Amino acid sequence: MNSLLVLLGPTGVGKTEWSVRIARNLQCPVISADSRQIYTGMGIATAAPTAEQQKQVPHYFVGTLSPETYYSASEYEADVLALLSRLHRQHSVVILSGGSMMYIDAVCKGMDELPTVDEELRRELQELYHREGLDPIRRQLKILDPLFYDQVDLKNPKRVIHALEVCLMAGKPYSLLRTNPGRERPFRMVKIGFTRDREELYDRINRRVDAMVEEGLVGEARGFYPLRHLNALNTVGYKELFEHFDGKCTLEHALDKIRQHSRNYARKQLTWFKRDKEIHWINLSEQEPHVMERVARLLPQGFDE
RNA sequence: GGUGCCAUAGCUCAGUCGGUAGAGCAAAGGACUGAAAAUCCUUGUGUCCCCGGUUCGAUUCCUGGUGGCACCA
Repeated sequence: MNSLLVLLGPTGVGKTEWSVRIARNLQCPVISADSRQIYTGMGIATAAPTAEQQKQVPHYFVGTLSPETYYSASEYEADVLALLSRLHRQHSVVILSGGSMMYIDAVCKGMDELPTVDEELRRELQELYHREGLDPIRRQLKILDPLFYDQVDLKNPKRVIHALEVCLMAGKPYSLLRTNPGRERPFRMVKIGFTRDREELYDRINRRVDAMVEEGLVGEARGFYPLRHLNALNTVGYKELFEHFDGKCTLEHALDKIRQHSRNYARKQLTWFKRDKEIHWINLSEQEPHVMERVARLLPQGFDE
């Protein structure tokens, strides 16, 4: 049976570097599981695999999508599964590497089939929300889907609004569509999580921001400034610099915020990954993490060939 | 050198008419199924600068010290 080797971990831990090394060892391609590296022109802020790295190993879903295109975890799931069925004909092992929690789960566990929300409805509800707040939306949801109303975080606008959107699009309660599929996949999955001691991880994140600035982060952000309203640009590394361009803070303050928000993001990723009991963790802060040996033990078939 | 003001959570500060204290930010923990680098929730014990005095009791009042700021020389 074919395998998917999932390499995950918090931002700044060293996933990209290790996935390239492992991919070269296994002679296999890498699929990026990163909701921002997927967009064109965002290479510096997202620390995407470099041209050099991509020359060594074929990468997918890096810099291939216009920031103006609507995209979602569910579309990612479908796109990756289609790609995988092709790649697995040539490669018994394919690597999925990234830190976007929901994108990884979409591929590994699957998402429920929900209707696509049309733009007009989304706009209408946004307007209602901005005009009258969340209350009228909560009230409608309570009527259309009392079950989900009792479960949802009623203070979280995105959740509440989306639930109502789905109810209205589907013509039935959102909760009926949430069957939590846990889909069977036609390949074996092995998950390896990279981590580091907290202090070291944060230190790497802080220093990486300086490296990004040297590579031209500010210019990259400047180029996206006219598009700052797009969801794709609601990204750590840009949104803070947009504030600076708006004249709301100094450059140094913006860079401090980028460091801070990157650290917060890393912590959030660790929180999410913590509850996934399938992950085999490797702490790269250890003297001898024995990465290749451990990969080989978890995935014997990859090294047989 | 003199005078005045200040010293409380990692930071900025509030407060206790004397009964050992609380906001914002930071930080930590958590949630998460079609926007997810998004969005949202929870969590505040700290020699209240140090020595002494008054008091049943001092972070609070008083003497002295130390440090900072301002003004005057």
